[in-house]
Amino acid sequence: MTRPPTSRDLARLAGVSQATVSRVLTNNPKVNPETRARVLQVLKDANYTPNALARAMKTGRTDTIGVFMTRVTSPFHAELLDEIGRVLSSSGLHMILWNIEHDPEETVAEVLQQRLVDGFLLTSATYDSRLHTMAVASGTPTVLLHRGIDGLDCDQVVGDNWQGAYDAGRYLVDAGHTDIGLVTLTHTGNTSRDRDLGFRAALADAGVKIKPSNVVSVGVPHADGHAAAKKLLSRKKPPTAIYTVTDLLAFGILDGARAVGARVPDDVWVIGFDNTELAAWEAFDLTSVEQPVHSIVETGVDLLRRRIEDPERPTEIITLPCPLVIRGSTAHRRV
Amino acid sequence: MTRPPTSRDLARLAGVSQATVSRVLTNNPKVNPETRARVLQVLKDANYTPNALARAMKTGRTDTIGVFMTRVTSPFHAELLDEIGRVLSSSGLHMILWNIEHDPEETVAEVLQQRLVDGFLLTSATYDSRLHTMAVASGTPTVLLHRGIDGLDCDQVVGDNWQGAYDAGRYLVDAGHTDIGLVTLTHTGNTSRDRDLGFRAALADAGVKIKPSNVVSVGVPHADGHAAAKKLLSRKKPPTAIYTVTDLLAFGILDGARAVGARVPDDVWVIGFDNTELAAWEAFDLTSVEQPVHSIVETGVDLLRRRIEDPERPTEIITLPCPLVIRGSTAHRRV
DNA sequence: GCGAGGGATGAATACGTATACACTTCACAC
DNA sequence: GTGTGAAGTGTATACGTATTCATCCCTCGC
Repeated sequence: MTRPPTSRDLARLAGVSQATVSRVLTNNPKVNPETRARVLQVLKDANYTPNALARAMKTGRTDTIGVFMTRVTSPFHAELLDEIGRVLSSSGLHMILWNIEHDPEETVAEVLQQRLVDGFLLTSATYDSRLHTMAVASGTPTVLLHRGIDGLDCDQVVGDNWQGAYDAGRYLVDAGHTDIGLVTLTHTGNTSRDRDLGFRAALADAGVKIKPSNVVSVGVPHADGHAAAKKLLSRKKPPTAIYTVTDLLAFGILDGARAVGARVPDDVWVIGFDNTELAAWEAFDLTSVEQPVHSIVETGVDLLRRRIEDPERPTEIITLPCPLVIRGSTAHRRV
Repeated sequence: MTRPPTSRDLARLAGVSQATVSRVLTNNPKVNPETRARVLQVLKDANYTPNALARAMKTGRTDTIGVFMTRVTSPFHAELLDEIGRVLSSSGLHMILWNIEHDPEETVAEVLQQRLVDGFLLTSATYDSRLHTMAVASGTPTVLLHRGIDGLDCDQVVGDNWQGAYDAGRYLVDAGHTDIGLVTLTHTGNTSRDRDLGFRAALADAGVKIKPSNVVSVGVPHADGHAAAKKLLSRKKPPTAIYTVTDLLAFGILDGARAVGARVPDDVWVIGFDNTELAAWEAFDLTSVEQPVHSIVETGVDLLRRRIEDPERPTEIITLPCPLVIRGSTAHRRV
């Protein structure tokens, strides 16, 4: 195990200066074609790869993007991460992944200053997180994906949660439902808030009231959806439909319905949000509002690259449509 | 947006040399307590963080680990990744994540030489992948997690797949099953091979034969399990139990059973492998052989750190037990 | 009073690359 | 024949840190 060869070693081998080797590496046009060919041959023979650290130190660019996520085990987040990996990779960028649940805030603060990455993708914006303010304040190019923050001067790419939720509500109302359950998240961010408000707006526009007892506020996990469904469905006169703000909660609700013996969709319709891969499994067969993960990530990475290119460009907030995907958990017309 | 302060700037501010600042940063004992205190105060006031690149270039250590994975959307892999993130973070290490499906092999080869990371965690060993040979040959400390490669001189931490599979087979046989289906992966690695062989061994030891028509070889996705179940269960005399080598396939099998109207466990028992979080959801309630994700990752990272410390230490291959977790997909004694 | 020695600090250098600058060579126009 | 410019190349330097080496001061023992 010997130290890998440097550009200087190779320069000696090729009979040129280190500067010329570097020029070849950076595709500098000011180099004689013959020289270039000779150097390239030597590089190839030696199986040489430039030291990324030294290069980054000199150029100030690491070709690496920092990604902050939470709960990778949540199906939607896993899909988001997978897509981020795909898009970054196809852009020739590496990804450093941080989990804001595991990493203490001081670590995060350090990272922001270390110039270890060219930019950040933040996917877990919450009101109470100082991460985003810190990231923007640090001056490092930053894009918010999937979850935005109102009034933050920062590029953002989000689904149109409000409209998607509205469509879901409208769909239930049009099908004749009037006794509707809403399992919502204790609001910590834009996303779940809009998924809540949009739904309520659709019902209000149609003149359908939501009984306060039909609204359950829960946490993120599957088990919380399960508990909420049990609570709603074990009442004497349970709601005929339940809408919730994430697929994960919807899966919990389906499980809870199963537990209390309620049939879906005969006894109760269920609608989720995200349209994760699991939603299409027969075990769930879940009607869900789709989040355009692919477009969100494509657009977001594009935005980030443009901002790295030109830090002074005006911020953009891009909203992408979230269409309702109908499956068996609501597939039948209501009698 | 101004350039972040350097140790030299801070040295000037504190009235000392850059060398002294560096000594404070590295906890070098050869510095006067008073000086140290003064420097620390200045560092704190300036909110200074050392440039990670420069430090890495000098020390040759990046405090970053490269992780290679596939299919993050697969529940088990997501759990593995989550755990890796947790353990690395608590060790003060960063993680660069590569997806070997997205990243072309040449990228991988470059990465191996760039000294961008102190070591590698490989989680997706397959026979045909050159990645592992390359990684080991590159001399960078490397540990294989979850999937091993026979005869590769490299630290490895794997579950005892053979024994886990054996126990699953034994459990079915003991319950009186004699007509048993096996949904297995087209073998591309150690893991699925042992999960297959161990199971067959248990049946053989008990004198139970597996009909060739009861063995289905499939690919990784959920849909493949679904198709396999349909194939097995729509026969005139379907098997009374199906064992498969991953939870993901088991979920597909449960869905397929549902599709053809077979009741679990009344008509058919189902056993998976990995014991992912989803297995405990009521929708599946799946009996599954547990992979000790937490221990695997803890042990693996520990091994990796020790190898980074001392590259000459002898290679270790550590095998951890995989206990069978019994749930509703098999919970009842067979009549 | 003087040398030895330890403790604390600064000056200088190296990590491996990219690039500004200087220099040489050659072709060409006057 | 001299001057001009372009094309290639080499020299030197900088990125920000860690670390070796040299220096200085102070204490202590004689």
